[in-house]
Amino acid sequence: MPTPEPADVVVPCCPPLTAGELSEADAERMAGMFKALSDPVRLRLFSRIASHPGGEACVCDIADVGVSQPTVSHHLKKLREAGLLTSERRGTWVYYAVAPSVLAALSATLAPRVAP
Amino acid sequence: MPTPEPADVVVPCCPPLTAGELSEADAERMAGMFKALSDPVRLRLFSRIASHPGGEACVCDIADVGVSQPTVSHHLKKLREAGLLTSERRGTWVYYAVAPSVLAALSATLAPRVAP
DNA sequence: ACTCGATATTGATGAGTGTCAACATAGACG
DNA sequence: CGTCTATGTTGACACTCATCAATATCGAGT
Repeated sequence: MPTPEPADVVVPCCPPLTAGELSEADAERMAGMFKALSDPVRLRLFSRIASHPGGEACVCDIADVGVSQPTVSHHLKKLREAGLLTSERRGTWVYYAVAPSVLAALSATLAPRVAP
Repeated sequence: MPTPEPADVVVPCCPPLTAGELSEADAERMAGMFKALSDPVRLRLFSRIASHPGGEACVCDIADVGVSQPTVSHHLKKLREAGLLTSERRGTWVYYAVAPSVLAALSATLAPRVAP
């Protein structure tokens, strides 16, 4: 039976870009993640969450990025759908957190070759 | 006087996403790079170049990705304009190469926090 | 139950983007 | 010089996306 590892597993998303030809499926998956990070507002929201203690923050703490409230909600949804954030409602407020291991996976994907 | 380091310097592009609030300018710059990587065709072109010996490849060697030749040219231009690739004409053929240190910079930007 | 504050959803709109066919440019080679 | 091959550019079109106003939902208090 497969071991149900809960949270700290690097997603088998994508091989390093320098490792060889990317399959069409991998390219599609990676492009989705990069697309989620390809907007300045989303990057600022993400960095605010990632730099908060515990890698989590209430929407009310990060929402002042210069766009309207629906737009903030829209961007957070995109980041969540891309697998970069998770959200949890606690009473009145909703907390977004950086999805575990996603940063490591993306970072590894972009890691340069060690030996040419 | 500033030391003119030629090739192996990490571009002062952007701080790690987990380091703190991203400035608007940094967010804009990073978003541009991620946007360049947010297309499956561009990712496949980039990975083909990055995985070639020397991190460089002739267009003729990577052009068969399922889209027309003008589209390939268009995507390579985008990658070049984003600072991810460099191009050089050698006789009949044009060679694209991974821009030095860009991969390291982006990878470092996505690096997870070491100590929460 | 009613209200209020926080967040999400809907619908509309303008800007941006991926794609291709047609054409242009640039070396190489006869 | 003319032709052939490799690559870039232009213009057009369909499609996606970021944004906002308006509205909905959801908890908490009163």
